[in-house]
Amino acid sequence: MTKDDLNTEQKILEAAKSVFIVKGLEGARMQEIADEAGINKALLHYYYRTKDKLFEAVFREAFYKLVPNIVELLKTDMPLFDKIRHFVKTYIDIFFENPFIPGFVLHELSRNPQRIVNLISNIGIEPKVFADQINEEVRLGKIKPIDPYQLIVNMLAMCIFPFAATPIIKNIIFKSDEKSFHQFMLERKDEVPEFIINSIKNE
Amino acid sequence: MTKDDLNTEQKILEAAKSVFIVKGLEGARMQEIADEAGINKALLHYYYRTKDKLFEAVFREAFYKLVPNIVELLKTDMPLFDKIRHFVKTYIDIFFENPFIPGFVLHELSRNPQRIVNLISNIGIEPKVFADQINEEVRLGKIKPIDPYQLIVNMLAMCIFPFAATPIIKNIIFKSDEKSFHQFMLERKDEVPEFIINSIKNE
DNA sequence: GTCTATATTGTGATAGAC
DNA sequence: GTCTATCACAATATAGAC
Repeated sequence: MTKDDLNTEQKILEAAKSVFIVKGLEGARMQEIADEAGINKALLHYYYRTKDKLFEAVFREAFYKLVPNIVELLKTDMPLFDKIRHFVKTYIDIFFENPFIPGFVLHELSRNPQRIVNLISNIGIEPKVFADQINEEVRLGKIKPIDPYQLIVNMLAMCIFPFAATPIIKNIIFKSDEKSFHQFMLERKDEVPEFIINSIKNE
Repeated sequence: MTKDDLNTEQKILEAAKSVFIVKGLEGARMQEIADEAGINKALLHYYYRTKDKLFEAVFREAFYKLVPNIVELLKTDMPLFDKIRHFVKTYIDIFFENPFIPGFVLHELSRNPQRIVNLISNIGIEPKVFADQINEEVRLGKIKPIDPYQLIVNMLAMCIFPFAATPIIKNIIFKSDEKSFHQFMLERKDEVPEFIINSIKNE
């Protein structure tokens, strides 16, 4: 299904995604979105009255990609180590498909933290179930003592950060060599879970 | 030394920092910077001809805070584990002082990756010395086998990410409770180094 | 060096024909 | 629904007096 098969409203949303996610709310231009969608500015306002409304639609989708869905995985009854491996791999795969999402969402959230509250009230993000599982494993002596939220944040950090910091890593470490950078990022799907598990497992 | 003791050029730069770092290049307004500096717009252009020039001055300082200096520490001959502890604590302390720096630099770099090249050509950032030290420790069997660059990126991720993602962490995990969030971030100065060392040390 | 006033351009949004 | 033309205002930048 190519872009021409979409109806106008969908075409606009797709164009808006591609522009907003790279340039941000304030960096994006309605003209550029119109060009990208192959229509004119007036039509943008016909479907989405204002720039802000169009942005909201884009942001919501991006945020859902970054945070929930994947969070569901943390509630299953999979064994802890398997869950960590699965979570990290799935998450990193999402960013391979959408490499600009992390930087986009982080930036727009820090520009307008209130948006988070609005988004989260609809959806129930609840890391407590996963935290409980970690605490239980600690209690049973299966893993080393650790604050579950420290572990969760570390996990998120190692998944998300490299995509938000892509230019700096690519340039400084890999001297702009696209191929070895890509290889490096691929390897993280295995390296990161092992790094985490090594840190918490008891001998 | 209060703000009034600074000369005009310094006052402008301080004002520009405080505005650009929170709002970004495209979100910042020259009027707001002028107000913050206690002068008018015309004077901004007298000292720094354009918004872009003023931004460059701010960005350079912020980037230097995020990346070098601290990198020097990685070249000393301190033992590896001490070095990791020292690096993480110092780095996190910098962000406690400048919590908006991570998000600002990451965003502006991804908006304009070329800037990195310009900045780095002046300064020599060389992670290889630290990578060599890690490789040597692996060879001696003192730590588990690991790609040094994976380790470095993990370390940076765990230091930088929580500051770039502050609103999301604060809201979702700590339900906007400022105090327990702050405590959590403080604890990372000890938790993160131990997390890393636990992962790589050989029994 | 510093100000007020103004020029100039960019950009979101609307009117109105088809 | 879609277009062209245009409005209205915001924002960077400059001119020129003091």
